[in-house]
Amino acid sequence: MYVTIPSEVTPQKSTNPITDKTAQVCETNLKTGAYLFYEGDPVEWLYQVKSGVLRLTRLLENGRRQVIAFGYPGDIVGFPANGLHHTDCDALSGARLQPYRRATLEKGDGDPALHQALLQAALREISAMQDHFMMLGRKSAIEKVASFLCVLAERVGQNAAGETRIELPMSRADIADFLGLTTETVSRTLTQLRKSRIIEIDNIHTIVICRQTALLGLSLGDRD
Amino acid sequence: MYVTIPSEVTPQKSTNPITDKTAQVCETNLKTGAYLFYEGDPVEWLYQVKSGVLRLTRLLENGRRQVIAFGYPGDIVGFPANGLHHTDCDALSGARLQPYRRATLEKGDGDPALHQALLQAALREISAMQDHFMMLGRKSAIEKVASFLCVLAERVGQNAAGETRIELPMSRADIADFLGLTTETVSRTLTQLRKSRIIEIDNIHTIVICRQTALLGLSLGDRD
DNA sequence: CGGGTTCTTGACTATCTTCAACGAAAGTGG
DNA sequence: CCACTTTCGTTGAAGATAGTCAAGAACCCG
Repeated sequence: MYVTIPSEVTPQKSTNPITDKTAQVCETNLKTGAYLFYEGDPVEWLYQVKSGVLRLTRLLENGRRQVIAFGYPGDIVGFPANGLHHTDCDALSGARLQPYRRATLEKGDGDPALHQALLQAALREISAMQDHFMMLGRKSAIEKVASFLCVLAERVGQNAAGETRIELPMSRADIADFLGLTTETVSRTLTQLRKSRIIEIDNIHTIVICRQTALLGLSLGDRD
Repeated sequence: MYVTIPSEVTPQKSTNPITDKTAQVCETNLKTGAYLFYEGDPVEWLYQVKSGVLRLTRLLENGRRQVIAFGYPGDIVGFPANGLHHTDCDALSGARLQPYRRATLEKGDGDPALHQALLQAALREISAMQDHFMMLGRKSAIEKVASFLCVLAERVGQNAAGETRIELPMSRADIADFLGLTTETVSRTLTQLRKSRIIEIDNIHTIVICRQTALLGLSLGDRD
């Protein structure tokens, strides 16, 4: 999942239900904290997240880290580049995964429809990443955090009584490394949103969005 | 072209010579400043840059701009997402382009080898963009500018007498919007590199790298 | 319950942006 | 071809935003 520019125009549910016709053989399970693959591993499988949340990360030699993406249900992870994985991937919460052979993407072996679907997923990935460029390069801390919450709300928010509740299985450090901030700034920004009565912090990993419109405004750069 | 983390390990020349066997019919020419496509246009063709430099940009409603990538010879631009272009694309200098039908990428019509090549290009694109995330999210101004110059030097630098000369067909504003900085910061950073005798600014659009190793060090975050 | 981690908050600092001015380069029209 | 205009690049000063360092609070896990 990338943080795209949230908009009222709900984009096509990215929970693209890849050919359910395909026999759902071998589903894979991944426990919290377990790694699915590491940077540099040869790619054998791609995975569609069925449940749970994955984390894709990359390390810079000096210890700096970038969270490349979070893998939410519907997302496909593990696209190869020159046959290799180029991120680490582990589970933030226990996950069920549907594996697809790398050859299905690259050669179209056997299942042309699935080949199609995986290819389209890769192309959508490119577009989503471009959105994230805007985020990293051109948004302020509050815009980043507001965008992040908006996108999560749209994708996995639970609506109730005009409020949207979202679970954050990742740490503040993960959010920071995803948005190009520090944990302190993420924390302060959330506090600021809480004090403006735009969100409530139910517990560290549960946030309630009280004023979605205000949050959307902030994410787009309207002055407070 | 994305600014990846430069390294001594020369990555496989990304000037991937897509099947020269393919009859090089209809090459397209694009004059300086002319647009190849706009965001939202339906995609009919992908293009491989043969010569010249393209600029891919995206606009945020409030006028903020992100340069998504520069298209250098060897690069392929125009990958569709849901059939549409998601950036504007124009030429920074007169360019020759080899067009490929969108269907060749998406359906493999006619030429399976070409389908393969385009698919692999898309996958490499994903990886390159992930590198750029590190850049935008986790690097300081000087690291960004140094990385940018290093990558350009490696890809299109002209070596002579231990010095590398690079042409910058783009404006300072373009560089800034690519790196997530302001024009002033780019300008100041270049001046700083010049005063440290790491580069010379021959003229506004020509830079000579005098101390490549020092520049590489800066790009990786070594303290001056 | 206790120890370690994660999160929050504060004070201070650095980096980068903003605003402004000026010079250089490039485009335009006589 | 030259004067004029406009754009682009550089530089300075001031300010804002986010980072760093440090301490305490909340949370988690055995």
